[in-house]
Amino acid sequence: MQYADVIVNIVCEELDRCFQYRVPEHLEGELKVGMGVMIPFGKSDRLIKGYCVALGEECKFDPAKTKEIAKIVQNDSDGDGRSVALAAWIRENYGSTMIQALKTVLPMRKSVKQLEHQVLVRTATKEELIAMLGESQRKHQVAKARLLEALIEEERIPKEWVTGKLSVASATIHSLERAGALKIQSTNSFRDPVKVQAGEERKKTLSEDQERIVRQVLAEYDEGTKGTYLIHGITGSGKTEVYLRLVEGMVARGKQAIVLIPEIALTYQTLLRFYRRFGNRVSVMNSTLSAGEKYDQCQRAKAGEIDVIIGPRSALFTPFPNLGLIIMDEEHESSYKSEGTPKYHARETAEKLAELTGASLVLGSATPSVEAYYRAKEGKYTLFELKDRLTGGSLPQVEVVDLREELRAGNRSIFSRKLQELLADRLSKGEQSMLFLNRRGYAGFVSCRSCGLVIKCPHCDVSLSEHGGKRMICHYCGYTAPKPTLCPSCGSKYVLGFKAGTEQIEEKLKELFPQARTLRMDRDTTGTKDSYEKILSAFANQEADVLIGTQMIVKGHDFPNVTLVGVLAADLSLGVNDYRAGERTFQLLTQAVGRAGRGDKPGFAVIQTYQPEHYAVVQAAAQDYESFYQEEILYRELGGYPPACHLLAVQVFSQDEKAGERLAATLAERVKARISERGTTLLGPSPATIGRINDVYRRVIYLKSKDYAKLVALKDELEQFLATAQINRENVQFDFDPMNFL
DNA sequence: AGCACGCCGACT
DNA sequence: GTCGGCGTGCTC
Repeated sequence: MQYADVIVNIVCEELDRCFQYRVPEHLEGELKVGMGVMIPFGKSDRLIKGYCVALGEECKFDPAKTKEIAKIVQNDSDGDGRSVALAAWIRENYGSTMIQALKTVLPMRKSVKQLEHQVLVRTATKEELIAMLGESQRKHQVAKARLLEALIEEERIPKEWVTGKLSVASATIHSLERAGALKIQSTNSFRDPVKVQAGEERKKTLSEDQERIVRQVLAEYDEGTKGTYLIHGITGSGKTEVYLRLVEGMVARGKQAIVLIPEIALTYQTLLRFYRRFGNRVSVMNSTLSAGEKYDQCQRAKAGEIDVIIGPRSALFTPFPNLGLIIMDEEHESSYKSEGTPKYHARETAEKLAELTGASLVLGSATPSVEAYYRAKEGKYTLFELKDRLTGGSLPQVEVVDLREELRAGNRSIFSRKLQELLADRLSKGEQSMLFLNRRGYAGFVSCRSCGLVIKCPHCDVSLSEHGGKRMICHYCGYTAPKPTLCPSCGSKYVLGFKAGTEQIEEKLKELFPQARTLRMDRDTTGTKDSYEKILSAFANQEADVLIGTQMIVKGHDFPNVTLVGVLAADLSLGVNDYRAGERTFQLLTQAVGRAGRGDKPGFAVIQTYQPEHYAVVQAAAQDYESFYQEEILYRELGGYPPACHLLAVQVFSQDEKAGERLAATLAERVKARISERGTTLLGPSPATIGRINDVYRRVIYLKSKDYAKLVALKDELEQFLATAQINRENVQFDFDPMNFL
């Protein structure tokens, strides 16, 4: 007897799990994982739709109570079939359960939050309600009366409050809805998050290069030879205009387009341009949108009310009926890789989706990821170059300063002499500067200056950071504690927090230039969502002379009056033990340098470093992507790193340190037996870089192979082992080609 | 979410 | 008694 795990297609949190059904004999062999099925559900056995998520011989439920699958749903009228197929692919290639994969792909599941956003709105007049209230009181309908009283008082009541505090059942609400007293309103009024600005976006004439890209992509689409394209275009080379034209072309062909962008806040201007061009046919998938609103966007897409969706990686799963084009802007951004489970990469998933739907895929970046460029070199992607800066302004002049040289010359300041000189010059001219510190992670840790004790989080293997002077906070688990006045180890009173990098720079800058007006932007100063925008717009309005910040300041906004960019310590992102360090540094430096000279005045950039000879620094200074790539790919090939080779990180989580160690060792043992084939190697198990977060111990095993399929096979092997050994899947996660060493 | 079941006050 | 609304809990 065969049994099937079925996930029920109902929008409700409590039903978001598997139900086991018997597979009737005539369907055995025909029913496959991922297929839609009709099943009798609940006491009334009403037929509802579900998806087969797993098949097996074992009955995990009371066999007497299990029901039989009614039939397989063949016709894909609601278009979910494609999403389920994509989920199956994600499950297979990134390692997760089918439920997790379906959850990421099907946006139908409204979360608990949705309930908060459901509001009961009065539809009858007060007089009518009072009449109904009298009627209810006469009939002793207490629940109805309670609700009516509330409704007379208040025009709009959150549904949660009614079902909770007033303890009114949903049946009662519905009966009043039928009686015409109220209506249930979800906050799905399709309100667009960005107001459409008056005035049309003026079409710009395309350069020859831009024109060629648009023509070729559309022509190949019409011929049916849809491919993947990579546009390597320097900042200001007009990639967005190309995207707009491509989308226009697709819309004219009756197709829809998905535009992926890394983070909505950073590309507000891009967003605006799409709004102006496509009006209400475009929609935004914002991270601030509630689950319910996201669901509504999907319904609009399914209904054909919109042609274009813009959003982060999850926008990929918008169920358009006729997808023709996927665009991925800033393709190299690490936010395209999912941090949750499954850890899918939007680029690869977009490729699969394009294949499933027959859409074209266009990637764009000023500093393409090594992976994408590699594929272009292999001929798998068509490469386009946009080398001219159309927005005016020239590329800034770059000078690399050797900090060792500075030290030898007796300059112990964090600002090199060149940078000091240029800062003074800009201040005197009233031009703006940006100082960029690419520090990673832990600034502001608290330590004892007397005995050297560093105060650590009791739940994680990281040090606590000073927060607001009096308290300490753990950035990983959120634990907070008051900052001790005496050292818990030696009793000394010299317990101090190390100043956050940017804060320190601001102080030193004030010492050097007391008259300079500064703005600081890092994790501490951007607590709330709009404080980020506030700081940027204050700087744009020239309310400050110098903006000091971390990664965040190098992306997005154009500041025409900025003529100087200083990178204070380029090495800080190089020293990290991570195969992507070089790539990340090159990208950051290129972006930082690109901030200078966006207006008519020429720009200047100073890169301070202890490793002026490092190729990432040299090539970023020269603004030479191709040369950087050549060196980087050589290093990746030698080291056996992606894209020349593939990596699979198997993470093991456990509350109990010893149990985690044992499980990791067992898994490694399991794999060892199977990696005799040449070209697959195993590293570890070893503790993860941060060995414990929130009292959960983490260990990691690395598997390395030139052949991605071999890693997938090993993952399958491990998944199977976990299933047969009855080990909770939540404790093991797979990460293919991880973005960071874990 | 939807549906049935059991509870409780009112009406024939 | 039984009718009907109300609240609770389960759904393979």
